Amino acid sequence: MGRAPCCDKTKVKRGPWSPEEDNILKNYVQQHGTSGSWIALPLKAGLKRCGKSCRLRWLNYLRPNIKHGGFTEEEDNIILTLYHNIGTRWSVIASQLPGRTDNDIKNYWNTKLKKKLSQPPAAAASYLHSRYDNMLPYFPKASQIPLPRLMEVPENVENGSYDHPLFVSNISPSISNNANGSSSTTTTMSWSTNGSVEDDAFLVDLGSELFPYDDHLNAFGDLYSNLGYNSLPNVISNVSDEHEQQSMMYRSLRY
DNA sequence: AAGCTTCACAACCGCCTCGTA
DNA sequence: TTACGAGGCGGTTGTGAAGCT
Repeated sequence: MGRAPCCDKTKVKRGPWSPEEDNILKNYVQQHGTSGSWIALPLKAGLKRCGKSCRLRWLNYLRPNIKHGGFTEEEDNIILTLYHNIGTRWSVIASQLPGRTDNDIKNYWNTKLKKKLSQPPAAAASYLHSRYDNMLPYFPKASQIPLPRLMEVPENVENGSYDHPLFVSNISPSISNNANGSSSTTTTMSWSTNGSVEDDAFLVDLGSELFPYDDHLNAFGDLYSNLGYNSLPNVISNVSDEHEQQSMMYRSLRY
């Protein structure tokens, strides 16, 4: 026996919303809010709709500051990167894109981005490089993974005496060939709190924010260019901790 | 112009989570 | 601790518009 439906579907209207229904719902929510119950709202507002349908209509279409269509390159970047990191958690992805809804992003992914990324490797690479040369690593706010940030070496730092920054001791990429002929690059970055300024280590500041913004990303780009790489990594795939030295793995775009 | 196919996106379905009694 | 209901979410479907033959 299945779960009881949230409303009597024989007594509620279904399908597309009319402008009149939109007005009723919009006016009611703006004046009274949801009163803590979407289920009870249609009755109070005078709508012959399921409460869930009202909630969805409001969240995805009627609430203020909703944006539809016209995704920017930056939004593409964020969606692609987060999808790579966390999969189909559309609500989390939407939380990083002001004005966008999970439904909108899901539709956009299913109709546009997914198709572009399923193109043959050469075409996909061309598309990615043309669109995402400035791809930046975004991560969900809930992530516990700190992002390293380059900083100037304070004068008083001597062999790890400074307790907050870390010393990057190694960045090593490795390329693996996939069965379908494409390849992927995995880069491991290692650091410790006991580095030395003199031994060509890089000093990074973990900072306190969990969500990286431009300053983090620019700094990380600097770090990479200093090492002779010309593309930014975009995915943190693993974090390990062994012998006081930590490693973070980044995987570059498939190409 | 008509019929068919593809695309875009709104809306629904049903499962899962969480708060509360 | 358990049961229940509402909200949240991701997957899927329905439908109108646009494009193609």
